Parts: sequence; structure tokens; C-alpha cells
Amino acid sequence: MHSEIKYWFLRDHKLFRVLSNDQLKQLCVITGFKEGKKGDIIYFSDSKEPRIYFLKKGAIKISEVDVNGNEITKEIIQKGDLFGELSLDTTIANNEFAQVLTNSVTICSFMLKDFEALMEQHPDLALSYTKLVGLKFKKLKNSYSNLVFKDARSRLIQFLKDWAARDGNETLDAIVIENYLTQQDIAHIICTTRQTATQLLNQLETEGHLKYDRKELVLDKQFVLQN
Amino acid sequence: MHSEIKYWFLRDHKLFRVLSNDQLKQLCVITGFKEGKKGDIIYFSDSKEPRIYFLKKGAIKISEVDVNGNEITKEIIQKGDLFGELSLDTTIANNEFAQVLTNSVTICSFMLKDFEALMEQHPDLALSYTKLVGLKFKKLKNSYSNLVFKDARSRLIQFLKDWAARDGNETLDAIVIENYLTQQDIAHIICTTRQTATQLLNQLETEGHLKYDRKELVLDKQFVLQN
DNA sequence: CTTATAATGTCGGGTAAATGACAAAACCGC
DNA sequence: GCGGTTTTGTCATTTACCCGACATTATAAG
Repeated sequence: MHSEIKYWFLRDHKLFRVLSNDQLKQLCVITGFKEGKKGDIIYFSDSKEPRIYFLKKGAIKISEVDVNGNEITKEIIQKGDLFGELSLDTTIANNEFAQVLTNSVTICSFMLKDFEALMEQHPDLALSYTKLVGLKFKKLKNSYSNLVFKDARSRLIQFLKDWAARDGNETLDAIVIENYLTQQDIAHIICTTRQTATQLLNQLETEGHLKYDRKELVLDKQFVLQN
Repeated sequence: MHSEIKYWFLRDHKLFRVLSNDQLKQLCVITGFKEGKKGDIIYFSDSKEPRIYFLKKGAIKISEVDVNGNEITKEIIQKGDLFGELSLDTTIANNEFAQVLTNSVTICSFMLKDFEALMEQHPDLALSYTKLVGLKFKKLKNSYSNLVFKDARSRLIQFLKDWAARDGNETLDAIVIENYLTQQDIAHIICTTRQTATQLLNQLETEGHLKYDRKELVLDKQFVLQN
């Protein structure tokens, strides 16, 4: 691929459409360009030079592992989304990392300080970015509430609905999702154990709401619309 | 109090120091000035005219109640802090409200749209604001991890340490906090029941780590530093 | 001081979900 | 195809915490 093309990857994100070509070049995404395959770890949050990443193709998860090896997944990042040190804060450490879920990903990235400089010059950009962070903040608040108020089954259903909305292809009476998540992955997202996730998925399948296999997930349309 | 003085309340927050007097006046905080007493509800998140609030004096909690009447407290706001529609997003509903904890509070506020307009003109402001929201985002991520990884006792201890850091007065071998929280309040913060919170507090008291009563909380300094 | 109200203390039973352990099935590289 | 590895299925046991109930104590209000 010609490197000229790589420069314009960021245009896929509405945040960067307000920028001129020269401004976009300031971010110097070429050096931050990379491809990855399933299982690769993209970054650790305590890296010396904080960056922001743009996912051009594929899907990744943002996770944290505690001292006992327990993992939770805080967010699934899809094609066209940003991740990394979005909070612009580099003082408080957190043990987050990003791992590739799909067979391959394409990523470009830029340094936090370059981005901040650009925002100083471009108030539009700063405001849009603030809203982007604000939205992610709000979504996490929502996950937090769900975790406290709802049981594992409800959280699973909620997740499946969200996944369908983000990633599903509608057919006549179903929504089909190309499945790049194991039941273990799903368990981490809804904050439960693998065994519980398995049981609940089978329970939902028995009830006729979905069909799960390693390749794809088919959700009953009625089921997704209700609840 | 002269209304001229009220205008400059916001100067207490470092976010607003970059602004000129005229710019600060644009926010029109006078109309949003109010005092409140313990138990008062300051705002609901689904209000028609979203605002951002600055807490000049006192302490409040940001909570959510679900359909069954269960409550969680997402954040304690102290003197000098901002709250309200900080995410700048008005599309997704969440049932948050703010309630006064201390005997009295002093608050000023301004409308979201005025603030956004100001950020458009003042990239510095937008950038600082993003960092502020980013920090809150990061703190919530931390609470989320704690909720999943740690048991109620650990979460209580973590909360007490945070509270001591924010609000405590150091003595020779203890940290004294003026107590404006009931055990029910604390339970909401650490996402457990009142009964569990009570048991854990008494357990910690029996172990000699603290002394809790309705007026004040005394934490053993060793205890706060360790763990 | 008296009484109402709110906050704290305590206990036993019930339960969702974790844990650990193992088997079966699906997938992948060769 | 075969053999190793990953993923999924199932179950019996344990546990942290919830839930409801009630007694006791502190605080506020008349």
C-alpha cells in the first residue's frame, strides 16, 4: 500500500473530517501504522509514549487483568473507532491492554502530544473529541449500573442486543452476527465466569431465542426487539 | 451577597482561570446560583435544559435509582468540583440525580450550550475540560474493576482510604473525617446492602482500624497507609 | 422531658453465581 | 487422515452476599 493512502485513513472518522490535509499530516500516522492478527496485544497503557489508536479494520477488546489473573473486558472496539489514552491522562496507571479478536486488524495511531497540539489550534476538533470521550464515559456508567442492578442473564441479553445493533446483519426474521467471540470472551464482557456464560447461552438457545456456534450467532428478531 | 461576587465563584476552579471576565460573564451563572440543605435534590439528568454545576461549598452525591428502588452512588462531589451533564451528551438517558449530603451547599451553574460556545472560542478550555472528564472516566473505570475483582470488604477499605485522602484531617496517629455519610450512604457507594456495610464497619472497628460514629470517623493512620 | 423518626446492630435462611473438576466436541497444523 | 490444543458442556459443592425481620440506640422536634 502506498504510504500516501495511509495518511487519509483517519478521514474515516468524523472527528478528523474538519482537518486540512496538512493538519492531518501533523499527526504523522505513518510511523504508527500497523497490522495485527488474532490474539496480538496492541498496547499496554503504561507505555512511555502515550498514543491514540484508530482501528481501520477488524475488532479488538480492551481488557484488564488483576493480580489473580482474572480478566474483564471493558469495551469492544469496532472498525472506525478510537482507543488508547483517550482520557488524555497519563498520571494514573491502569492495567489495560488491547487484544485482537478478529483474524486480522489494521491500525494507525498518533502521539497524544501531537493530537493535543492540533486541538489547541482547532476548537471544533477539541469539542467533538470532548463529546466522544463524554459518550464513552456515559456508556461505562451504564455498564456499571447494569453490573449492580441486573443479574448475569440480563447482562448477557443486553450485551447480545448491543452486539446485534453494532455488528448484526438483518435477515427476514433474524439477525446474523459473524462470531469472533468465544464464550470465554463473552463471559469477560458481562463480568461472569465461562461456565455461567455457557449455561446461559444454552438456556437462551433452548428457549429458541438464538443459535450460537463458533462461526456465527443468529438472534431471533423478536427477541432482540423485545426485552 | 452582592451578585458581582457570585460571578467570580467559578474562578475557584482551575478550568476557568484562563477566561477573561467578559467570557466568564457569558456563562451567566447568576441565574444558576442556588443554596441547598441536606437531602435536597439539585438536579435530574433528564432535565430539558442541561446544565453544568459548580459546587462552591459542601458535598453532594451523584446517584441512580433503578425501577425496583435500588440505589447506587456513582460519585461524591466535594467543594470545588463540577457535576451535571459533564458528558455533553443529551441523547442517551440515564436516571442520575444529585442530592445534598452536608447540612448546606452553595452552587452555581450555567447552561451547556453557553459552555460549548465558550469552548469553541477557547481551545485551552476545551482541552482542560476534556482532561477533567477523562479523569472522571478513569476513576469510574477503576470503580468498575473494583466491583468485579474485589469483595465488599476490600471495596469498603478502598473507599475509606479515598475518603480520607479527599476529606481527612491528619492528627498524630490518626486521620479524622467529619462524617456526613450514613452507613446506608456508604453502602450505596460500595454497591452493597446497608446490613453488609454495617457488619463490615463493625468488623473493622473490632479489629481496631477505625472508630465510626455519626459525627466523625477516625481512621488509624497505619491502616490507611497499608493495605 | 417525651415522643416520633431515623440510623444502627444482629441474626438466620435463601440464592445467584463462583469454583473446581472432568468429559466431549470442534478446530488446526501437519 | 491423525494428534494436540482450544473451546464447549455439565455437575456437585461452596460461598459471599442479599433479604426480611426485628431490637436497640441516637437524634430531632414538640
